[in-house]
Amino acid sequence: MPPNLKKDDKTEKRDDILDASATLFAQLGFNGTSFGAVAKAASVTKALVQYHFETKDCLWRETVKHIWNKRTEALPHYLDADFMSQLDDEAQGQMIRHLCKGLLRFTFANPHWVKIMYQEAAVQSPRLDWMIDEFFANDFIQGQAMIELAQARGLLPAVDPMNLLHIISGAMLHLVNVAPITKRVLGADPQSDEYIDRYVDTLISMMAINHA
Amino acid sequence: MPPNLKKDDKTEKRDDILDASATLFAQLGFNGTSFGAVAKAASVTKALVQYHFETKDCLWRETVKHIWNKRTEALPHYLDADFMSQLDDEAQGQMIRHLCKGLLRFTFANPHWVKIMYQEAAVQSPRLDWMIDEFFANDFIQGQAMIELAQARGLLPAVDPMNLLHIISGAMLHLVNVAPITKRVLGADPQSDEYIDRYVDTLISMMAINHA
DNA sequence: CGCCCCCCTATACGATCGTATAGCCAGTTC
DNA sequence: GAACTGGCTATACGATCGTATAGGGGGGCG
Repeated sequence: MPPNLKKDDKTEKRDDILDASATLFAQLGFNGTSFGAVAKAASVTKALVQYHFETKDCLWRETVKHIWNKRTEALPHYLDADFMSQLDDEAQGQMIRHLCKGLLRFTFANPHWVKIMYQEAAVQSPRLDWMIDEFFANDFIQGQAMIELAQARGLLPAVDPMNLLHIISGAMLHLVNVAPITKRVLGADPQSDEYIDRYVDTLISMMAINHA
Repeated sequence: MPPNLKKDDKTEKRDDILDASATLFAQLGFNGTSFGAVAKAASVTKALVQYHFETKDCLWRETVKHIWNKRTEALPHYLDADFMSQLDDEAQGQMIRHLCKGLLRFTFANPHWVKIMYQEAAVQSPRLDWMIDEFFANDFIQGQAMIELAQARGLLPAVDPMNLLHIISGAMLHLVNVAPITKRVLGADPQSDEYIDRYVDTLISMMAINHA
């Protein structure tokens, strides 16, 4: 074994396992993912997976944490800095458009958290309870605050903020979730920039915004 | 054994199995559902399940067919007959509202097909291909036709029909899918009539419709 | 040098998975 | 009444599941 790696390799292999399990959990769900499959996908031993994560539930929780960490560190990269810089002139009207497109591109690039959310939300379970306390409760608060901020600036229609949050996020996430179906039925790839642009343009133009 | 049942019992037990497997497949997914669990849920022997459905894939396909049959037979019940009866006066403006609320109530009452759709859409697989050819391709066509019909009557904004279909259905299905989360975070039950009414009212009022 | 700690491996346990086969029994047919 | 059919059961196979345990081997510290 090469001696130039000692402390780095520890977390390195652990992260390899988490990357592999993230993909498997997102695609196949909790029950469809096994220690053996994760080990094979990460090119490590099955026993090593269980060494780092004693239980399957433990592996699942750490995987979800890992996914959410990557989400919070990757999200700002898709929402460029002009989010707050150009809040004076008519470019303000384009802010929501840019925001939606960035969110959509981000979700297409990082769909793991959405897949897992929809899978675990199907039935009430201790895993769902854990995700709610750990992530979703906060997401609701921040999402509603963002909606209300946009409404105060006249960028979104003045309707119930929580309902509007669900409508918009539902419209966005649905496009990502049924993308494989859409691609096969329509022949067009919803993940492409052109499709995203048209989709968001449709969403913006159908909303009644008081252009004050 | 009671002699008054001979031919009825055949399909009766088969349907019991399909009802049970529908719930399990919707909640736990393909990998999370087993012959044994289905048998226990249907109060029959595991061997009987395999007798009626030779393979697990066969059981899954028949279950999805069963779910879709119940969908097509239950859907008109939620969309009352005034769908076409009152298409002249101002009640026309309420048509989309009634339609959305009926669809939402129906989806909350029959969420199995949505859960399965979202689970199988996560990754490309022969099961997803089968569902697309069997159901989704048709759903896309009918959905788009319905949108275009409503647009022609000025009931929906004149934007891209397929995008609008995804936006509206996404907003509706998302409410159903994250209902367990919403219920726990907000304390309100999205399945209740009051919540549905407010949600649809928000959706309608935020859309820019040319009131000709 | 010797000890311990930590990453990692080898191997095995009981349970459950999907699948396969042989057979029981009521009812129909000839 | 003998032969047959179809709904259903009992039982078993190999594979894989999640989990558990004992040990190897190299670096850090005394």
